[in-house]
Amino acid sequence: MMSGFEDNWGLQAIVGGKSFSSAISALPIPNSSCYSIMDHMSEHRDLANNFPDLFETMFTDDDRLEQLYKPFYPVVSSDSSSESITQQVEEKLFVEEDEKKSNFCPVESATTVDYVPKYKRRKNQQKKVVIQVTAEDLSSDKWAWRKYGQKPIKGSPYPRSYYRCSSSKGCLARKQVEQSCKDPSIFIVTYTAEHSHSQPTKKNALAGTVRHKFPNPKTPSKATSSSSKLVAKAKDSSSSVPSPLIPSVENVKQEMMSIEEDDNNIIFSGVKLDDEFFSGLEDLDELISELGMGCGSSKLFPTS
DNA sequence: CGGCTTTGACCCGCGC
DNA sequence: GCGCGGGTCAAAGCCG
Ligand SMILES: [Zn+2]
Repeated sequence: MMSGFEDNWGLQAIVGGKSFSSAISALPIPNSSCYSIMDHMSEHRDLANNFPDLFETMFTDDDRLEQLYKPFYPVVSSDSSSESITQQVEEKLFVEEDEKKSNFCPVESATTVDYVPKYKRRKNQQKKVVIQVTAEDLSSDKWAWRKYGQKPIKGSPYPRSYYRCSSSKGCLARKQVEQSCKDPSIFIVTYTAEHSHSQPTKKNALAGTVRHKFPNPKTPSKATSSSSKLVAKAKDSSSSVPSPLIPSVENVKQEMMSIEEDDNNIIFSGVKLDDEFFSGLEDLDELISELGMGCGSSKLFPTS
């Protein structure tokens, strides 16, 4: 507790970023005992998925991504003298394959609920991709995320937001957004897992919007316009009062490039067979549902 | 009316 | 064993 800011995010991140850059630039990795090209490919693929506009030039459809390895700076305006914006990418292969719901047996409603362990092992965290971006880049994320939590972080005045992919339930992709305590203009984004589906063709317009209008039933002597609006809205929606919404954070949604990457699947050696299979099923199901050709006989995937 | 945000409670790993 | 800190759940509210 006395070590209030021992975490010193900034320092750590910068150090990590430097090491990362050097490692990338010095490819092949000198001490590539643990890391492999495939791993870095996956990392970059994730990043490319998250920020396609930034990576589309780098990643076309070529498999030999290793040639393109170079320190990349997403937002860094070229004129920025200091490399304040660096990226740190670290991943940890998560070897242990726990049984999630991959072993989907025919769900018998009569049977007991199959208790799936909600809280999985968090010590050996899965693959994580940590990057540092600015607000503009933060809005350039093409995926649709749904916030499911927010907690204050020890040692940082800013809370950390937890997002989850809103495309499908089966997608395990997650995202954490935290504001750098040192530089408030920098956001530390942590991506965990990866999407088990392709980029959503229809971006959710609601995702990403920040609305901070806590209901606050008791108005504490600060008669704000929001409260009046709240009351009006809650009580009588018919009397729609033009609400003076506060231009706090506008989500700049740029048009999607609609880059239909051929999705050269990254096949890990043997692992993730079930997961891949599952994702395939899910994708197929999604496709079917989208096409609206859900044949009655296709009860193959009882995905509710 | 559906989906998203908000927010407190809950859970779990880990250090002491 | 207990407390802390981080990650997640789920009810309630908000918004298009
Ligand atoms: Zn997803």
